[in-house]
Amino acid sequence: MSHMGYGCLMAVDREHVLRSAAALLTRRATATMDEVAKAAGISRATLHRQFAGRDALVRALEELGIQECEAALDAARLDDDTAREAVRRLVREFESAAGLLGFLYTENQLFEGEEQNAGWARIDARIAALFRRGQQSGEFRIDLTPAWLTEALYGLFASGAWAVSEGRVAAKDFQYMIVELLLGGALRREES
Amino acid sequence: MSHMGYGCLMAVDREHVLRSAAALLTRRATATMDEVAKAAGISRATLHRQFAGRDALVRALEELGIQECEAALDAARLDDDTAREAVRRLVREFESAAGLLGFLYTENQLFEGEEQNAGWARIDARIAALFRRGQQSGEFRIDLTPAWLTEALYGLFASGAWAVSEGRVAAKDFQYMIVELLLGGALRREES
DNA sequence: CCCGCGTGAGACATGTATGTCTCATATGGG
DNA sequence: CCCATATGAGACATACATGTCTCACGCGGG
Repeated sequence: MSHMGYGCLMAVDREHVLRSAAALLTRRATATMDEVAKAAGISRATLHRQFAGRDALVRALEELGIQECEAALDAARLDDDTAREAVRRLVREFESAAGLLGFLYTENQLFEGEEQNAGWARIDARIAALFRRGQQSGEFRIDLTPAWLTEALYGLFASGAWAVSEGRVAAKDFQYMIVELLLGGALRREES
Repeated sequence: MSHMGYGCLMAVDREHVLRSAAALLTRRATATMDEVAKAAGISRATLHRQFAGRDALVRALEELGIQECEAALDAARLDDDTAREAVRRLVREFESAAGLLGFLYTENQLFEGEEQNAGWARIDARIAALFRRGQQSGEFRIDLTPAWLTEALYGLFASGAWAVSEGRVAAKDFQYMIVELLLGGALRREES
């Protein structure tokens, strides 16, 4: 009876394992597969049955991160309103994914050799397009390239998440600090 | 004749090894001790004679990074001029150290357990003091805390260095992009 | 010329994370 | 009630970086 594929009793749900792994690896990027398994409340054997290895797990987390980003981008409705309002929504929607993103961001530097997942290029393109729209509408400065503004946003997310986890910035100020610094730099001077 | 301590033939010079290691680890944070040795043009044995282990090497690199930062801070003369000019000088002086800083920044997250080197706190304090001076002089906004501005500067350095190494930003624009984005956010609106 | 010192090369042991396997168990469905 | 299936526990081999050691070589000084 292999026709069911999913349903049935299906003990561990992949989703929960991924969430636990994301939460743990966000804090300790070097956590062991054993620790990941414990964090998810399953045995290392079962973890390994679902993800062929640490590599596969990280790739799956990457997929998850990409999905969350694209969902956040959808929810932020980047084409509506003024560009700066869209940026605010973007930061708001991204906050919950900031931790995972930070992990993947540094983890990607270790994949150096291989080509990176095409999903990131799509996400980069959507965010860069938002900044470009803002430039064309006259809201944003044109001397800072959309590509750089995109990278800078990532960097601010990373340091923001880090600062919060270190207690140097209050969690409730996370969005405000990032948006205000980024927009203040991206908006033209004669801005409200 | 142990009274010389340094001079003599003293084959490998510690400085050169550190520089090579910094250059390599900046690109590939997971490089092997063997690769580090090869990059420095010495054998693993000799490398190990100078630095008791990978840990010791990273600590030494941390010391080097701290020294470079403090030298950059001195050279930037943070107390002179307007705060924004001081920030420009700061970014300029920091550029050459950006790669090493990026490596140490992510590496520090792995030390999570142990207390971090007091040097970083000193550096943080000096930079935060600059932002605070700018706030008190009325140049900078007061709704973004000095601590956050400091962290944000680190984040922008990291993403800037990364973007340059990935070819998304031209190396010659590195300083400009960072300074303009940061200052645009830190300066009050009615700014030149 | 000989000796000492630092180096390079490599063998060897170690620790650790990982991948793989087996087996007992429990749970749920037929 | 019995069986299938997935899980948990643990043993086991492997790969790899690391730490340690020995030994031969070369260079410079006495």
